[in-house]
Amino acid sequence: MDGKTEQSAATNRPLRRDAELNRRRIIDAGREVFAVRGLQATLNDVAHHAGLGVGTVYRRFPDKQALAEAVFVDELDDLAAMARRALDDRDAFAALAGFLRNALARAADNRGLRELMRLGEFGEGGIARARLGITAHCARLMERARAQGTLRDDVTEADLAPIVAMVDAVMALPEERSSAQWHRYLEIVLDGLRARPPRAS
Amino acid sequence: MDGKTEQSAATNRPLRRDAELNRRRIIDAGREVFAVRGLQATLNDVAHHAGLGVGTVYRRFPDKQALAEAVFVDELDDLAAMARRALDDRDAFAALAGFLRNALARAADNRGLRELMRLGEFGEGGIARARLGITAHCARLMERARAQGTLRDDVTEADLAPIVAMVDAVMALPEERSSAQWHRYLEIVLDGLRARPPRAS
DNA sequence: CAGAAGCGGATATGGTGCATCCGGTACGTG
DNA sequence: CACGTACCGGATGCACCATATCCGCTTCTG
Repeated sequence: MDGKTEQSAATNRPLRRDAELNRRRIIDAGREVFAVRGLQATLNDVAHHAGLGVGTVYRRFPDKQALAEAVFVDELDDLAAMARRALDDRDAFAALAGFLRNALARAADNRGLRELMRLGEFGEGGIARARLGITAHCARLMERARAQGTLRDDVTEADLAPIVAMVDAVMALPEERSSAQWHRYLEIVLDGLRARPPRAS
Repeated sequence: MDGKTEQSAATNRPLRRDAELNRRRIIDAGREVFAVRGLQATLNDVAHHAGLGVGTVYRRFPDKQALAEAVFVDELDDLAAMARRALDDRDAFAALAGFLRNALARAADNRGLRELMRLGEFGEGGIARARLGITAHCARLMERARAQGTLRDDVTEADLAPIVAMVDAVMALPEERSSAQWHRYLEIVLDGLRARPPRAS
């Protein structure tokens, strides 16, 4: 998007055609590798997976963080926009629940993205910005849902991290069966956060 | 207890008095270090924390696994016994819930123990045995609770790992506040697993 | 007091990730 | 087509880390 974190911000000359192509290849490879191996994957891994030399990768992205930024900002901005749109919904709780379902569904098959959601650090680039946006929107949603009497009133923004962490933990389980069951557990937790409504069953 | 995993099983001569004392020191240090730093702590760490040389530790325990065994078998056997006792309870669901509350409370301030509960591997020593016992007892409890109509009938033994993983994830959160909230989340999850009873509230 | 048992911790070993450097390749402009 | 330049490759050096050993010295015990 901005190229701020790649290379030196000064050299803004357009890349040679083949170089640009390789840049794309690197980002694509990064997306795939980070998705399955997580952020601890090596830039060497990425290079190899892209069918390129290590040097090529390091020339374009000074370190792993820069590449991760290029790979994940779009995705995270997307989630942030999603959270933003959720604010338009009348029913704040439903909107929050919907957002969590969608966001976590994206994270489900992307280990790197999950790690990014958890890690509080990770620089101050677009990723941190997007994360802040997401949590801010969610905080507003929770506030409203509380006001609307659909969210338990002892549930606050501080509960967001635990919720995500829990579902993430299920997704990270080694057993195939278990990790596919995250939907169930998300629903259980959401149910637990819901203010006890007049229940009929 | 058995000394099976320490040293060579052959040399079963009693230790010199000071050596035995140091062995205790090592185990105690191991307990403390593993509790706060987790199983990834180094035997060097443990030695240093015990105020002993590295060699002393390696002489007594060939590797980290052996020490971890010595440190944690008792604890795990204890949990297994606890699970066993839970089987005596009339109300299977309540017994299961109680066991989980107690067991997880012990794990809360012991990172090493938590890792041990998660890791499916970890040899075939007393630890694996205790783990198997625990899960077996829990499986029986769940089976009964299902039969008693207090546990949702789509909940099986396979849900045990996810439950533990979720609570563990909350306990592992960096924020002080969040990690202290694991009780709440355990209750939420337990509530979600409970078969919908005729609720009066 | 002799000699066996135990101790300490500097150090060798092997493994891992990161990042560079430079001889060679491919582009694209004149 | 030819030449300069941007770019590529990946072997290689570096730094760090946990593990495990070895052997001169100390402490115990009979």
